[in-house]
Amino acid sequence: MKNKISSELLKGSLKPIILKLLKEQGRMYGYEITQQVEELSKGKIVLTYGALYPILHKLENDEIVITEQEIVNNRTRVYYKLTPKGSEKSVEKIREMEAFLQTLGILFKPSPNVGLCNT
Amino acid sequence: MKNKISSELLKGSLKPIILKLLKEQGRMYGYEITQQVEELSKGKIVLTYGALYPILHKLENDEIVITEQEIVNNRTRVYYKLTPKGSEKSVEKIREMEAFLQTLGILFKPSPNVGLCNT
DNA sequence: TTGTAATATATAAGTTAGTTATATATATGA
DNA sequence: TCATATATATAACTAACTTATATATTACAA
Repeated sequence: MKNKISSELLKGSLKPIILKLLKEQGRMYGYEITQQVEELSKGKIVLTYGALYPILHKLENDEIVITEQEIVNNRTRVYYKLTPKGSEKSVEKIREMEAFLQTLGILFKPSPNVGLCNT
Repeated sequence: MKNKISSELLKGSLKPIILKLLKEQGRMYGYEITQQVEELSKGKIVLTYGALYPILHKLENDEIVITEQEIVNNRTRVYYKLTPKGSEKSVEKIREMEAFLQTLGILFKPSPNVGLCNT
């Protein structure tokens, strides 16, 4: 379980992933986000800092998130959390991602006799 | 069922989609590919010609596909099919896409008590 | 004690996969 | 005759990344 997912495929998914995490966890800092993404994806998704911080800055600029700075262990930590507007946007992006996954699922899983069910 | 999937999310998925179709259908021409993608995705994925043809030309240049030209109804049609090398590459790309979908599925579907089963 | 890895953020330069716009040409039906 | 469908092609642009670099503290091992 080590093969990373290629960055071409991941392109466009990073922002939704970040919004989803913020939606679920409420308050996170950048470094924490990269660690969680790596852990949750079992190492298959690695968010580089060169991608992460520009995305976070843009989200702040667009008033999707607000920041709080804290000094922890003498190091600066910037916490991000969704604004009300950002929370709505987040729901939208998550729905869009789910539609994307469902649609690609149809295209890539033509295996018959397999469906979703409650267990 | 009309909302198109955003091009940001789709970025990187178009090539795998094309390879998957060629793998399944054997021989297709460009216009046909766009129609099938639109139909299979219920209108949610629209492959523009500005994206399609450069991808097909690159696949040919990389010897992933070979072409056959035919005149149908006085119009030129360029058929594409996978080379043996392309067929291998295709399997690889399809596996990668499946891993991608599975991983994003984990991140975006934390709903419990729902699993895959045979019907 | 010295150096490496982990923690933490930031940004500039380059790549590339797409979009948008445009071009060409035939067939079909209103 | 005029719009729509069929069919391919490419040039110019955009944006989301990668790669590389920079800075600074903490923790741990040789």
